[in-house]
Amino acid sequence: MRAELSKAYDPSEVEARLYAWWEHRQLFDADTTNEGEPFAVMLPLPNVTGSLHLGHALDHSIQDAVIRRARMMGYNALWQPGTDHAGIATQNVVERELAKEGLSRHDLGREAFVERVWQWREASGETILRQMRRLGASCDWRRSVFTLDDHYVEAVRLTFCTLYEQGLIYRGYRLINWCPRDMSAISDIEVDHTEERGELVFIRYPAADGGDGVVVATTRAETMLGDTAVAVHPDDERYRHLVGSTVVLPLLDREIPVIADDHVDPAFGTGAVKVTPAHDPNDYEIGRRHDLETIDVMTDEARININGGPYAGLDRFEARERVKADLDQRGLLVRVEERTHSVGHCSRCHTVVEPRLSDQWFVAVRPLAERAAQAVRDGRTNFVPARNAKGFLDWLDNLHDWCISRQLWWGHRIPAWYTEDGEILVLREDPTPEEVEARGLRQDPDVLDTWFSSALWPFTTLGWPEQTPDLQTWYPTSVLVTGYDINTFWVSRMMMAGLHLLDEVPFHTVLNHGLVRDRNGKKMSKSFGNVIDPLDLIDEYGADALRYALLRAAAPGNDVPLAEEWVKGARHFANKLWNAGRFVLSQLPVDSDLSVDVDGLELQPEDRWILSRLEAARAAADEAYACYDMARAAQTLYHFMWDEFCDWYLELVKQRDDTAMTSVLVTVLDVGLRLLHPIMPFVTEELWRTLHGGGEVTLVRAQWPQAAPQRRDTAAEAQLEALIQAVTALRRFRADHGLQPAARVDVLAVPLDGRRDVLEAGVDAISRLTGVGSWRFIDRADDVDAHPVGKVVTASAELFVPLAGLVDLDEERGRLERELAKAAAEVKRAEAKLSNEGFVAKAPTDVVQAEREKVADWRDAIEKLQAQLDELA
RNA sequence: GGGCGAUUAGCUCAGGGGGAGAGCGCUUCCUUGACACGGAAGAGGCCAGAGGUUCAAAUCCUCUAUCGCCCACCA
Repeated sequence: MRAELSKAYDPSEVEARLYAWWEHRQLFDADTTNEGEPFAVMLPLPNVTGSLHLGHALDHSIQDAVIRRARMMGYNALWQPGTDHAGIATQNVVERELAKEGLSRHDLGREAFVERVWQWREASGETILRQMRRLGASCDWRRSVFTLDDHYVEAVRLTFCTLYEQGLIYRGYRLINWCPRDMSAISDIEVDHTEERGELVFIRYPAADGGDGVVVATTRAETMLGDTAVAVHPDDERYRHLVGSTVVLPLLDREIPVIADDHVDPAFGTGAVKVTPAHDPNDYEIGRRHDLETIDVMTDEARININGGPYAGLDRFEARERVKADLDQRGLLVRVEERTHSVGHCSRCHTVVEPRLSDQWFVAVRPLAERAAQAVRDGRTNFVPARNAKGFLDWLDNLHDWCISRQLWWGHRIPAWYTEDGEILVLREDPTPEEVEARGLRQDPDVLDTWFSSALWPFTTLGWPEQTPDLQTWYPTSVLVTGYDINTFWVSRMMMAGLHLLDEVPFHTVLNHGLVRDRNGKKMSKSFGNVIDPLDLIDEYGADALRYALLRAAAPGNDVPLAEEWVKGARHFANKLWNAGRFVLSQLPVDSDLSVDVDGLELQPEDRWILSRLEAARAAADEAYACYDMARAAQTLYHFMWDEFCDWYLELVKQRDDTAMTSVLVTVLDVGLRLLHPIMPFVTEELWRTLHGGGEVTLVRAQWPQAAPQRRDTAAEAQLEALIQAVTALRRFRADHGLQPAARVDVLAVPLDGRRDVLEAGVDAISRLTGVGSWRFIDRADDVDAHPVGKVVTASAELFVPLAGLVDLDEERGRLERELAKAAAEVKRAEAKLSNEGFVAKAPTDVVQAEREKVADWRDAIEKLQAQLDELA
């Protein structure tokens, strides 16, 4: 027995029940012993601090569609979930919690603070994974991994040690990006640059011998405190006489040399530049080339330090103003120009970043980046869309060494110890207390960049460094789905780590999607107030509706605009499917046999038509899925199910009651639900299970529809198009004449060649769909015996409708005249084309022939319309 | 400064060398037995601009404009 379905689809009840059932049945669990080719998708590990936002909802909807289809296709499909400890982000969250209690992490001390973060994670850390279930995500939850799990920590440590031993990780005193609020180094890509208004300050540095010296220009006047040279271009005639001489650094009265360096642009500012090797990347390079002294003038908090003399203790921006004022007072501030320039901000907290010399750990990325780039160039890893590979390669080709140490407490501790005499020991195993005691060892206090550990995600989740069956089965993984904004942060690092450590790419395909934006294409952000919570949308419209609304716009690489009413529209589609399902179920005899082979039955033209259209939709949707074009798959299936199946086929067969019809209904619904399941898992599963009698059956592991080319039937498609045109034309006739719904029209039909059969077969349906009172076939237009008469010309027939008592004859004349004008315009257009000698000579013959036929057809139509008009006159 | 993308119906977007498409919105009509979360019929676009290639350009090429995004050591 099949269950009764409610009149309207109720997502909340269905979703909660089905998800619990799926999980209970362990339908998402992947096992190496399962049959099928391995297929793996790694969830882009969400931050443990995160809660589900629309960006996740898009990302997860795409992945779920990919993995569900793979599962149905018989792959041994694994979707690996987990969370990232997310160093700075999580530490900040817990520090804010502490601040409410009036405490800082320093009040607790390192050990207690880290313990506190763990407690926080236990309590509220993985909400996002729970929220993913609301969306229908079919991850193998048993396998969930956290990047600070013991095993993961060991893998990270092994990686660090290996790279160190290979000379690919080193400790260096270098210029890095320093965030004075987070009090940590950050890597280049964690710095966001914004254009800001600022000042270009011109300062005179007098010559040591009492001469005028030079004027330099700077946007950061306070950095002059750390200047150790002035540089000019070697070919600059204006300054050639000064090269090698000495000028006096104002305010601190330090003598510094004037040097010549190619880097200086003579056209910028005065053509002379102050050189601060400790606080500017360019100056740092100049300093290295000329062996200049480096003077760090700032503290960790970005205040001026002791090297800044009288300015020590001032915040850098206060110092900037004071320096300018003091220079002005001494007559050394030549002028100040307004200027917009690019300022780097910490991507995490937006504090202005300070370039600063510091002892940090670095990865020598060159050899790693080359392998990653080569893998993309070889096609071992492909980007979808392909254009995204270019930016990725450009970035890899110009990569600087990666600063991986962070001055934080939450994260993977760097396994390095320092002896009292400064020797560095990088150890695979912690030293014993005795060793620590004996050599006075002190562990490096820093932790690793979060991305260093997430670089290992595709294989450490599978058991690496052990050669586990999981690793052997699913590595390399299949598709990595992520926003293009993460390609540099994460994708590149996984590529480098995977190729270096396992000698294989971590994934064959990188599927990029865009950002979710609001209806106006604006980025969603709290400050704009246009953020929508996906859970609210799910509550209101259902998970399937949200998924459909996101995926129908998710062409690879493109941003996805979303507005609430679009989700609402998607809910209508879910409801449409639901009711189509209800209708099909209502037509089935109780306990009917669903295994009837529809292709072996005696089928009506509309049956062959819808099966042909089904096969066309299947092929198109499947191809779209295969290219990861979820938007095209979604829209193809929407149109098939709604416009063709519901609007035409269901309407056409309502009066029928035969096995062919019920079998076709079941077949189309069954296949349609399978095809839509990756996009709308809940409503499809509920209907499909009901259709198949419930119990243990599930669409989650049902077979993906196979190609059925024998169902393509162009003759049936042409026939049904003719019928549809007849219906549409009669409906339009009624609308044009403002006929009441109850008014019946009588039809005299002259079928065109080869169309009589389909019209005869469809008379009942046409009549029902267009309010026909009586229908009679006649052989020739001359046989029409009722006058005046209106005529409807279609591709399958000329239909005559006696007008007496039905319509206003003046209006009918007007209508005919409009149609005549339209037909004349068509003839004119086609004839113009045909009168072009080039067209006739060079265009393909079938194109020319088609154009000639159009002219003939429209001429014919004009003739007949004119006859009509004459009759009414 | 370099790169990439976009510019098509009121809005958001597909399409792509031979008669302009979808969803939503809008207009009119319809509570017809799956669905008013529905049905039917419509209105609405010189496909950003200028050149070029072609028998034929919304579509290919070049340039321009505007917008967006990435990258860059723009003192």
